[in-house]
Amino acid sequence: MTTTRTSSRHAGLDRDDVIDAALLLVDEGGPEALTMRRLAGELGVATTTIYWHVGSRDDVVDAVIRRHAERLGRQAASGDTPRRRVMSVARHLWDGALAHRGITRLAELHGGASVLNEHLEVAMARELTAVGVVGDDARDALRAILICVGGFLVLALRDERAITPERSRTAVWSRVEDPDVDPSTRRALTTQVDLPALFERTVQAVVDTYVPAR
Amino acid sequence: MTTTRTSSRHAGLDRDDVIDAALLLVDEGGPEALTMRRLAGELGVATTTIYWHVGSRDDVVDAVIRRHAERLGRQAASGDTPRRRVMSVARHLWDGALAHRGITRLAELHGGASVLNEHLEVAMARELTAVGVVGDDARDALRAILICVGGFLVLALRDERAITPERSRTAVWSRVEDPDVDPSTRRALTTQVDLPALFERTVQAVVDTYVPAR
DNA sequence: ACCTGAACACCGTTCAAGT
DNA sequence: ACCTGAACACCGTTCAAGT
Repeated sequence: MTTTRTSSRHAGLDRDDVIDAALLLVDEGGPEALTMRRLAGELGVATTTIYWHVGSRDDVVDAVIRRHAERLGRQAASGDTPRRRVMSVARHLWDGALAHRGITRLAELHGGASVLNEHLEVAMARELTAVGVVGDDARDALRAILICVGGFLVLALRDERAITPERSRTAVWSRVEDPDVDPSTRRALTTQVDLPALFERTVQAVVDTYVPAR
Repeated sequence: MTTTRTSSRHAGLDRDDVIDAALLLVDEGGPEALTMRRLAGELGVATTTIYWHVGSRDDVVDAVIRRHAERLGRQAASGDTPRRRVMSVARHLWDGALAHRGITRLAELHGGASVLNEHLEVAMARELTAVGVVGDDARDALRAILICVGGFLVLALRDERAITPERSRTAVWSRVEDPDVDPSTRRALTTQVDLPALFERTVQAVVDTYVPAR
């Protein structure tokens, strides 16, 4: 309340205000909502002011991702076996991403998914170290698990966006006529899959492949 | 050569010409290259003509994906055990996607990845039927495998795009300082992973989880 | 039936200019 | 140091108009 409504030429903005507003826009309207003009409008300022405080749109996106990464905090792994602990980190990744879909999609489009999940990646590396999985083996394990989780996220986030019926997976399968595909399979493929359950079983399989039982 | 250079008001275009040109644009310049104005320019025609022959950009993208899906053709599965045959279909998916990165990325952005790989999905469903994996089990197997392959593709295609150094995975890890993470792990994480090998091992693990050995 | 031109409502970005 | 306005080069899309 120090400099509000002075109506001077100085808006009294700083970099953090801009990033906070950007984060809000993405949280509410997804990546598409984050345009320089809208962001400026939200702040009651000329578009070019954003360039002064933060930089180009790419810089804004980068800052938003980093800010959110901090906000996410570092959640601790839980479980009594290494596999369970690694699995719990994978679940945190999944949950965190779904809780903030807008930013997850933003990071995906921007190529900053790794920055976003830095803390969780470190947490996973820590668990791997604890079981003696280190060096190239740890890298392979980490990448494989993250790639798998990423695949699930892509699907989960895609399925919620309004997609024209003809483009949907189920619609594709309702058109397929192949005598070598069992009818029950074709029918099952037009129904929704239980994604959390599939996640659990599949990621667990990958974890088990790369993390020794004990 | 029938109606060339008549310089009449009729350009003599049809829907297929437009889609072919669009496909070429995407193959050469990626999804970003496919704009209505550039497409029209390539065809020597006014932008609005595209709307007459095909429709909106979304319709063009849809048509491009379908056309490419046909062009892909249906590759046969190979191998003497069910797991090997399913795995070979997964590899075809991977190879096909990398051979036409532009269209793969276009389909990813557009939510049409399933349409793109329709033939290969059917091929996989066929193999599953042959081993007696049908109904919900077949659906789960199919989805899990495709999700995993999709995760690998996202990473593979992301890594090639020019990404600012600070955003890259390796740069993130070079900054991490955690006493509970083995130094050799940290070092390994700043190096490039052997993606094809990781793909092989990881997807195989998922396949083994959902497809009986015999 | 096929195609154009002008126009509208958006983008990101630059740059000289103001206080 | 901080902020604005005008301008540029792009987008997708609509619509009345031409042949």
